[in-house]
Amino acid sequence: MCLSDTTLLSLYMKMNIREYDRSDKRSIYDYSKGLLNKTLRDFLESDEISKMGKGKLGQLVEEIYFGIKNNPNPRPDFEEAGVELKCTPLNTGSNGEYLIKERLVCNMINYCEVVTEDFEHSHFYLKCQLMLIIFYLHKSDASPLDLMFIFSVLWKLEEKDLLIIKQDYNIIITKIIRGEAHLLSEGDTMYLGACRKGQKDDGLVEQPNSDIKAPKRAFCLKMAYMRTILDFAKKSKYGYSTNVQFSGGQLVSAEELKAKSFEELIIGRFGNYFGKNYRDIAKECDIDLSRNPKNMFAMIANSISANGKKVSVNQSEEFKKAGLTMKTIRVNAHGTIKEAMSFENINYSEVNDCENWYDSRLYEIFSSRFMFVVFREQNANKGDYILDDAFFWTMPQSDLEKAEQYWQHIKAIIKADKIDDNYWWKSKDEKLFHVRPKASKSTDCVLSPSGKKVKKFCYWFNNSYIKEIVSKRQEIRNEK
DNA sequence: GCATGATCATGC
DNA sequence: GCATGATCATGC
Repeated sequence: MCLSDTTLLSLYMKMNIREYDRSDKRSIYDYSKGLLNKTLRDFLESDEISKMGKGKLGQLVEEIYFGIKNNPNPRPDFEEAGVELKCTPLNTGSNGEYLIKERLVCNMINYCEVVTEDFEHSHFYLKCQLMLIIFYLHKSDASPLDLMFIFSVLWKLEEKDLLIIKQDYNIIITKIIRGEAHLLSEGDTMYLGACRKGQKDDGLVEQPNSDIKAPKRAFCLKMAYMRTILDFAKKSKYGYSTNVQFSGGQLVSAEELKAKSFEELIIGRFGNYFGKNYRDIAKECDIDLSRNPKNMFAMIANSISANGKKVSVNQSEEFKKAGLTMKTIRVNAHGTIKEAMSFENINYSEVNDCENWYDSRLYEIFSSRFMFVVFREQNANKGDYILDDAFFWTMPQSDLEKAEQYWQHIKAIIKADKIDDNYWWKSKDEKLFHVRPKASKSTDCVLSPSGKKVKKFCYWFNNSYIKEIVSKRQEIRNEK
């Protein structure tokens, strides 16, 4: 507890003025709106402020604003209403827009205990199905009393989300049972992650079925999932929804998820098409190639993944919430990769203003999970590609370290005001990644941080790096 | 034959 | 009108 009993008593008396029904989720939500555009200091008398102990923001909001005591139970904070209260920070981006700062940490993983808990008895499931998520603006070194609240959302984990989260949970538990707690990674799962928790030198802990000690981890809702909640908060006037409709369409149904994992379902849809020529697949899928669209291989892969539905896979609910991206790869008959792989344009001011690699947009892109669809040419220079493979992939940690150097180099060039073809990492440098133009015309320019008109460039994977990814995948396939 | 710079079709 | 997901086209 953070506050003295007399302070709490005076706060409870104030609660009677600002009343809400703690057994009613709607009432709790409506009451939470009173926090927005305010700080906790606004709800304290000056003599109370001096009595404040140190506390975490979430705990202080519970005590000062809602008048409830912190609850370490495996039950939600507002028990009768089944609502768990979460406070989570936002950053402001270079355009002034709000960005998610952190994954939402739910509860610590005790490796030795968790292996005996099935999902339905897990702390996460018992606590977090319905959350009142209050977003505040992060300010380094500020007192928790001076943090400004921005959005309040009542977020329910719907049936489909819970099915995917249950699959995530089981992936994590299975790894721990195998004695591989030290190998856990957020890249393993879709919505629910096992994130590092605690300082670097914070000691390792024991795990079952292995003598190797593992870093402490907690269950969390991953960054991409939090971004979709924030998108909802930005768009919705009220943020009260226990059933959010997702505009991008859905790839799989709850019924399907009861039988198979999400990845199995999507990859399974490719089954009948493997080994077929792309033109034949296009005919079967009713895709018009007569105008030679530049993204025709992506159109084909999209149609198969979406089971023929008019849904853009990369905009679908599941891909958005999991931060997944589908990309196509073409392998030439002699084994080289037809084209390098492009990503977003470099937002020069974003890179210029971003101090920490882990907060950068490039880290966000490269650390997310990909689905690669591979087409392979049968005869050299004939362009007779067949559908060869489809698989999910996450960049290994060692390559992410090289990506940081890539990002630092880009940043240095922007800082030096030398945004130009001559200075970037080139494909020839063989450093996994390079920078190349991407624009509608070479005269299609943007302003640099220094106010100069400069060309648009984007992030690229080298052909040779894609080749490495494909051959490693090939080894795994051959083992099976 | 590949690296590099340039550009395009689609879909929101 | 622009972002996305790519491919095209040239010259070394």
